[in-house]
This record gives sequence, structure tokens and C-alpha cells, in this order.
Amino acid sequence: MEHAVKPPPTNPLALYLAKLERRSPLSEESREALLGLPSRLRPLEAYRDIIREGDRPAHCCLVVNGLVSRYKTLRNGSRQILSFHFAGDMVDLQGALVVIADHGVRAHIPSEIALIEHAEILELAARLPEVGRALWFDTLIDAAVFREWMVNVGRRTALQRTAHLLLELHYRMSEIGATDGDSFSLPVSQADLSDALGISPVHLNRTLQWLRAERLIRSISRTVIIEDPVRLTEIAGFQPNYLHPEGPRAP
Amino acid sequence: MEHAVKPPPTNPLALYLAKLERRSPLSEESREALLGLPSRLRPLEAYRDIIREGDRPAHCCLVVNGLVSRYKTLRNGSRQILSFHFAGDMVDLQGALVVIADHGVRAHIPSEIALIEHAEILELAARLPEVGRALWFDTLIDAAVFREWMVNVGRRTALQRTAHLLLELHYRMSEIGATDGDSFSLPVSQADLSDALGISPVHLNRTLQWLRAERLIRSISRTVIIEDPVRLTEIAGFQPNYLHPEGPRAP
DNA sequence: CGGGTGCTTGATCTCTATCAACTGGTGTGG
DNA sequence: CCACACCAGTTGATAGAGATCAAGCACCCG
Repeated sequence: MEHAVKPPPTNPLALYLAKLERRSPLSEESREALLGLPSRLRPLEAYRDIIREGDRPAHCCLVVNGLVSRYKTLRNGSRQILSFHFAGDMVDLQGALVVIADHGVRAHIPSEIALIEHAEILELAARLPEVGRALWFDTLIDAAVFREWMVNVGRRTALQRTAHLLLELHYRMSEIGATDGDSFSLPVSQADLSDALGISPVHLNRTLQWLRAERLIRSISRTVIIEDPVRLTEIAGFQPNYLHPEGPRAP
Repeated sequence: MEHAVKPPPTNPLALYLAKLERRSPLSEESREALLGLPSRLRPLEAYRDIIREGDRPAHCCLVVNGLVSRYKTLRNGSRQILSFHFAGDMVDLQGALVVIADHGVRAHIPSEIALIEHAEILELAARLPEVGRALWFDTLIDAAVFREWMVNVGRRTALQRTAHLLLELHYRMSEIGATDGDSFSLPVSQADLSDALGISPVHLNRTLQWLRAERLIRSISRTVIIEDPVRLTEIAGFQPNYLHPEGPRAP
């Protein structure tokens, strides 16, 4: 018999603080200020937009659990997913300064996010330059990932980009301890994945089958297992330097 | 007979200040501090890298005149241009915090850039939160353009993306007064343009010819004239909202 | 004048999109 | 427990966009 164990009511901001401090340590004052940010927990059902293009959101959303993505839609209905975010990621931090959203944000599975008011974040960034730097750096890594994705869709074959995305997600998830060795959960439909890769769902399907046939990956339900990391990395040309694990410049 | 008129030796930082203030005004103190940043003018010959992937640059480069781009190269030699920059653009502002460059920077024509030390910029951002905000916002617009380019290469046809790029460049150049009505100078080879668009040079060539045949654009030497802005905009689905002309959130 | 560079054109081929049908799993309601 | 609907994934056939290869042309500059 199983007990319904509720997770301890930790401060969601602790997740984000941990992410920032994985890159570079913060002073006690900054730490406390970040943890003191008022936040409001909110459940988010799958495929329900939390932000739509054109909105003027008043909050940043910190992913507490689940899987969230940002995307743009064209008039003909086709969609490009711009990024994936999971626990500890601050989605739409840019909204603190950029008033009108130029893309949408939604979850792929039932998720939980913590809402933090832009004004609070801005005030904090202005008061504690150290925090301002950390947030700025966070958005710079965001941009670095965009650049790599641009190379992905612009210059890599379907096979290479699929392999590259899987490796990036595995790498980023391993940073937050969301992987189990070479396997990780990726609860995203092939249709959505193809929107992130800039290919058709059908072609992604064939590409995945090829990867499986070559014993480079396996997947049961929506768990991906990287069977041959070396060869997959070779195919993808994956180098995690763009994620800048070295952290920001020391003050 | 023509006089060789040398431009007055203005402070390069004034170019950047103007760009920032086009978005939102700064206090007198911030203005003076920005103009007081020590900078070193440097000529840059075409196709000579100012930053290469893996470098640890000590300076940001402010474009004074010319045309500069950022790019990534894959092992197979193919290249993706990530952005174009012209007078007043601060290239690699992100380098202030991101230590190791994850992409290269070079000029397409002989250009002039002003070098500003990262440390100086960081110190200023920490001392004057208003400046910190303005710089942060600048990098956020950078990221917004990356996202739009991702949509371009991921989800638009060769025709649409070519039209979109031309319209974006025209729009951005008009902001700095570098356009002459519907025409502007674009001293970029078709090979380089195709690297920005994620298509082959040959296919870009045909696409341009189609645009010319349909009387949507004209081009003499390396000046582009947008003949039919309305229809071109329609084809591209161009909406400049992602450039955020509305500026940052008011303090 | 020669040679480089960049643009243009044609032919061919390959990758990827599109369309359509079928399978298998899951959930729901009778 | 079955019938049904629904959705994600799979498969095949076909079309089209764009890549690649190769050659010719125009212009510039020393």
C-alpha cells in the first residue's frame, strides 16, 4: 500500500536560486532577497497557453515541475517551438523588461509554475547588482541556446538536428538531476518535437526509427534512452559549450 | 572637384547612446557615464575575424560604420550567419558576462569598430541600474531577433525568408537613417546572404530573380530597392513587433 | 591582359513535405 | 465486458522544394 506523499512545501524560488548558483555563487544577501520574492503557485494544464503572443504579462513563470515550451505561430498555422523548459527554469524572464510578448508559452503536460511579478524582479535587479548580473546572464544563455537552435534548423540535416536536440535535452536535464544515467523522460508528442526541429512529423518519425534501428537510442512510452552517446554525439556534432557551463565572468 | 571631407571626430559611444535613447530616455548621469566609457577605434578589414569561436575577448565592439555579422561554423564547413549589425549596434555585448565566445564575429566590408572593455561596461551597469536595464534590454532584443530568425529558417519557404530578411534589414536600417526611402545598401554577397537564410547560394539566386521578375524588389550593384513593400510584407508575413519598437518597461 | 571573385544558368538528384490510410493503445460509456 | 471514439505513432506513395555539380559570364583590379 502506498502513501500519497505530498512533497514538502518548499519555496519555488529555491529551485531558481539553485540554478543560478550552479553557475556562480551569490552573497547571503542576494540569496535571501531572491528567496524572499513573493510567488504564487499555479497549476497549468497541458496545451493551455499561459502567455500568448501580444499579451502584456505581469509575471514571470518559474517552472516548478512539468514541461513548458515557448513557440511562435505563423499565419498559415505552422508553428516553431523556440525552447523547452523544465523545473528550475525561469520562463519569460525577458518579460520583466519586454512589455509585449512576441511569442506564446504553454505546457506539454500538466505542470506547475510559480508566478513572480516583473516589478518585484526588476526592483531586486536594480537594488542588488549581483542579482541583476545573474538574471542578465540567465537571459544570455537563453539567447545562446536560440543561436544553436538556429544553426540546427538552418544548417543541419533532420538526423543531425534530432540527435542534437536529444543530446541537449539530456545534458540540460542531467544538470537538474532529471536523468537516470542515459535515459530521461520526454513527454512530448512527435508532432511537437517536429515543430521544435523544423521538420514534418512524418519525417521525424522516420528519423527516430532510423536512430532506433542503428541502436543509437531506444524509447519506451515517452522515455528516451541514449544507447550510444559517443556515436550520437558524433552524428549531431554536439558540443555543450554554448550552454556555457563555465558560468559568468567573475566580478 | 570633391573635397575629402573627414567626418568630425565624434565619440563613438554617442552612436550607442542614441540607439538606447531611441527606446527609452536616460538620466543625465547615465548619459554622461556612457559617453565617458573609454573606447578605442579600430579599422576592420572585410572577412577578417574580430572574434572567433572559443576566444575570450576582453572587449565589446561597437560598430561605427560598415557591416558586421556573427556566425557559427560546423565541422563540415557549412556556416550559419546569426545576425547582421551596423552603425550603432553593440556586437557581442553578451561577452561582458559570457567569458568564452560561442560564435565568431567578422565584417563583410571594410568597417570601423570601437572597442570597449567588458570590465568598464560591467562596472557601469552595476553602478547605474538604469544603464544595466538598458543594456539588458538591448540583449533581449538581440534574443528576440534570434527567435524570429529561428522561425525564418525553421518554418518559412526560401521565398518567404528572403523577403522577411530584406524587410527586417530595411526596417532596422531606417531606424538609424541608413535608408533612402525604400532603398538601402546591402553590401553582402549572395553566398553570405544564403548562409543567413539557411539555403544554398544557387537557390537564393533564383529566389532573388523571382522577386525581381515579380517587381517586388530591384537591385543595382549592392543596393536593394523594395519596389512593392505591401506585397513583399504580405509574402514574408513580416511584422516588426519582435523588434519591440515600444521600448522597455517604464521604470 | 590575366586571374580572381561573384553572379547566373542548366541538369540532375536527394531530401523532405504532403496526403492518405492503417495500426495500436487508451479511455469512456453503455 | 464490449463497442466506440480518439489520438499518437507508423507506413507507403507521390510531389515538390531545394541541394549539388558543373559550366559560362561579367566585372573588377593589379
